[in-house]
Amino acid sequence: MNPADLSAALLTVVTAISTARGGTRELTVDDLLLERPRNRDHGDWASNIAMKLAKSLGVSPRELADEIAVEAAQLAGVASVDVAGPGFINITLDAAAAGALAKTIVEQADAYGRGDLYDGIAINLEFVSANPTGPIHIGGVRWAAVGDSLARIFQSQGGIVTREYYFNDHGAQIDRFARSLLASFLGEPAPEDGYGGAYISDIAARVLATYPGTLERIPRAEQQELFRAVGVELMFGDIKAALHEFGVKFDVYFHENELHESGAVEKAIQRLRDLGAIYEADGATWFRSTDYGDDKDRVVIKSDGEFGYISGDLAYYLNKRERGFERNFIMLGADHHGYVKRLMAMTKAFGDEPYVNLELLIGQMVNLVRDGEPMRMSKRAGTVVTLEDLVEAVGVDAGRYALVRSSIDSQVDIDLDLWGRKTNDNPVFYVQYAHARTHSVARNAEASGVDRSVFEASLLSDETESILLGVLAEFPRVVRQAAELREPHRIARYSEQLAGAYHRWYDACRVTPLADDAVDDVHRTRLWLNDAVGQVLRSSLGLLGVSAPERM
RNA sequence: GCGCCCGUAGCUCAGCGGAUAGAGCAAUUGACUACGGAUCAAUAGGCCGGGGGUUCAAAUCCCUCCGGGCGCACCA
Repeated sequence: MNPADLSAALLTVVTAISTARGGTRELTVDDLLLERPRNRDHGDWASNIAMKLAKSLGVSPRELADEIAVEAAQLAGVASVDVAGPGFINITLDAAAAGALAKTIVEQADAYGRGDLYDGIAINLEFVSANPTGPIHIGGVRWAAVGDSLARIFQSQGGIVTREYYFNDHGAQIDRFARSLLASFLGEPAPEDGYGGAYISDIAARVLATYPGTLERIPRAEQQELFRAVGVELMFGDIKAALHEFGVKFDVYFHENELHESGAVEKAIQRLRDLGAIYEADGATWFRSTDYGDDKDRVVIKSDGEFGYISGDLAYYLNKRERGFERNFIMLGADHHGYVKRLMAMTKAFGDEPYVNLELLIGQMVNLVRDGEPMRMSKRAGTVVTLEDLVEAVGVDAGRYALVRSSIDSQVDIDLDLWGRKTNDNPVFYVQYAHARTHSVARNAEASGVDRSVFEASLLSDETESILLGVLAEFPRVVRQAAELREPHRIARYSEQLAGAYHRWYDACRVTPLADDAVDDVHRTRLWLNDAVGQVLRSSLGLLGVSAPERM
């Protein structure tokens, strides 16, 4: 018996009672979502439906709850129903009904926890998208971890997901990068608006190595062009390699240049013009975005004839829509939150629905802390903290877990000293160890002659087993909620909760009999529960892109 | 001035309008001749930034004030 079954059964009970009392509102399973009471004395599942309906039915919550409780107690698998407090209906399942879940999970394996929220829907996730003018800084790394996890979560809800990296190779920043490389090569100081740091001289040296001996003889403009073309390729290769090492694989690397060369940008502007959303002023061409909710209008063609920044975004969005993506996500840092309104205005102007066809996710800043001090970063000074630095300091698993564990709405401090520890006080190990332990327990059990020939759910009657089963039952809903709210950190928190419940169960209940004892059905049945926990921990860590080792 | 995010235990952070607000770390005290002690048990630690409001019910929603971060270009 999982909570979805119970909700459905309860729905028929409550609907009948409501109708009999003259209720007119049509109820759905969403009205009957059950919650896990914090206090074990309040049963396995609790419903607040009586408090919600009482007023409209002209009856007191307690009275209504009592009436529902009587009927609910008759449902299959329900051991008892109590009414408590202002009108909570607390349901306790019998051990067999609750325990059956363990076998279900093992049999469903990877399918347990999947849902159909985004079945068959084409979803584009654009994230990282750091310009190839330097290594990926820590803000981009946050999205590498969170975006990839979100992709996995959407996939588990049936979504057809494309991970996309927008490669901005068309702007002035690339010119600055090229001039910085050239300056390094010529032994000049970095340009005022350029980039510094060891990686610049490194890239410059590598560019030089590709054209040995000839560089000095060509004109400066050609030198700069060479540094631009080769330097960007090298930098981009480094970025791809770092992401790959981090376990993030993009399906599409989209080049902004493509939009300009294909004329897509002109076409996008023309489309706005046809919609009457374009006007000329002060020698520039403007998108009247204020008509669609923006704070101010935006320049699409500057008075010098160059395209404004938003022009590329217009074309890029239309391109994604033409490629068939119904839902498009762009993940940006807190310093880009001002983009939300203008891009939503664009969405609306094109006849799409803001916040549905296009969503912007804004992640707050990440600070890395070392020796108790935040590490100050400056791109100009070259003191960026990069993806490679993070991986080197704490490893891929801890790095990803640390970044995905907190809500993107919160600024986070990541203590490299803490997360770098290969010891117990590192949260990722708590979960990974729990997974490794499920395998260790299974190995020992099998070696002691415990097999899976019997599953008798009613034998899972210990209190720690009841709690553990309750946590396992929540997994599908947690995944669905993580998808709906675009919040992968919920999976991480859940995995810690499950790991804790498992460790406590391990402490209380043996799967392998003691030396002199015989193997019985309790051991066999517990082995199923052990395997079920291993499965769900593996699935959870999988959704986070963190490995689930069988031994540590 | 306007906008977005945050303010919860000593620290880093969870918390879907519900019951006695949680986890990890740090602190104190216990538990290995028993499946891995990378674990578990217990103790201690909170005007949920302040003040109003909505609600049967507010850490959660609304208003306001205070504090912090980040933005408000014909830059990208």
